[in-house]
Amino acid sequence: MVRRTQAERSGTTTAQLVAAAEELFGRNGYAAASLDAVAAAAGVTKGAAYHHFPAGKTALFRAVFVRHQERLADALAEAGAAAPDPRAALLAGARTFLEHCLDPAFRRIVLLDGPSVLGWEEVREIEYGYALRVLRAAMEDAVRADGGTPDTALTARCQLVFGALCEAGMLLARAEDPEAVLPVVVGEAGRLLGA
Amino acid sequence: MVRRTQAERSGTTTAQLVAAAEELFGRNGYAAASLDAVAAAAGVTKGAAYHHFPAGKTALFRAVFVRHQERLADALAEAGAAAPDPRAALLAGARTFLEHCLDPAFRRIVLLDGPSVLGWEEVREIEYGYALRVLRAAMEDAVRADGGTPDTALTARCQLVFGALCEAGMLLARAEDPEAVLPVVVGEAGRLLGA
DNA sequence: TCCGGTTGCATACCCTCGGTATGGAAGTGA
DNA sequence: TCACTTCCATACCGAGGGTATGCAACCGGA
Repeated sequence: MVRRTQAERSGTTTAQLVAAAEELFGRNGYAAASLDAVAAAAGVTKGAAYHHFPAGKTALFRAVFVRHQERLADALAEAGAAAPDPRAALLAGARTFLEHCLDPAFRRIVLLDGPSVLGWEEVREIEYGYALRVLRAAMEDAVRADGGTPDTALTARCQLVFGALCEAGMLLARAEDPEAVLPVVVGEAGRLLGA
Repeated sequence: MVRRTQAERSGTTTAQLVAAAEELFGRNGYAAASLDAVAAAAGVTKGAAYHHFPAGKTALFRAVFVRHQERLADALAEAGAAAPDPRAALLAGARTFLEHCLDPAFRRIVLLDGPSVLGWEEVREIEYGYALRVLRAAMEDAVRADGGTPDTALTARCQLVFGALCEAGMLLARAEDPEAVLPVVVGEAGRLLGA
């Protein structure tokens, strides 16, 4: 191995750590995956994990959670940009979110373990920087396109819609044929968005 | 202590166990409360806990979860029966649910830890026997009162509304003055129910 | 190029906690 | 009274999160 800079060493190990954590947390859940197992899967030991994530296991989980949010927000922004009008953008975003929910790892991390491990408050705070920000902006656009003016209750409404979408995602995953049920759920979501 | 029958001994200890578990799980969450602590708070030891709940800690949590559901379902039924018409019953039920969400222990057990500990599937299965059953019946009544006929999508719609209500409950708790925000959230929930 | 200081990480250890095994006391039916 | 079951405490085990220590790899200046 050639001489590597500290930033390189640190960067690769943290990346491997987060990747391994995403894999194990996503597969069996937060509680079932031990830190030793995550570190071993990353090719290091627990010492390295605590060096880069002094706050411990929850900090590692938080990094994984943020990673999922980043990918989701990117996909949402892309879907919204491709839509012809604000209302279509909303529906496309809902569909994109539900498609992400088809991934068991996404559901485990974002919908199931997230609130329990990080607390509801922190989870929503993080999401306000990613998916929820996109959703809120899309709803504002839709309201303006309908000739209305965004009011203070819009934030609450945005959040309720988000809750419904999360539930829809879980419902979708429970179905025996998710692909077939997706249009139905998207339709119901669209009905809710007509408020 | 006079001579007590086995059923009495068993009944009192399980009741104390569940009561202590409800207290500790509700206060600090499932992971933070150890089984030893719960048993000690109930005045017994871990041996008694495993005797009455062979499946261990999760079984005890499940009992606490079901207890909360029973109380909630009772309150919902009561609120619905007192309402003049199906639509008012729906709104009253939503309000009742949100009032329950003002209790931090309820939020921890039912909304936060429940899905993570028991799994989303089992949680919703239990809730279908309590709160979700009441909600669904109320929505059917409301649809019929509007001259419509309940269709297959009603189950999905019921679930989406429930998701929105859960999110509303958390949102409500986060507010600095929950009592003042309650009407606003109830109004938004009513808007969603108008679908 | 050398060399104190810092960073990256492994090894060894402690402690809490969920779960199991065992023994004995309290109740039960005959 | 006496076998038998139920109830529950005590003692123990292993896994896992977190900490302490020590060494090797980098860094920055003389």
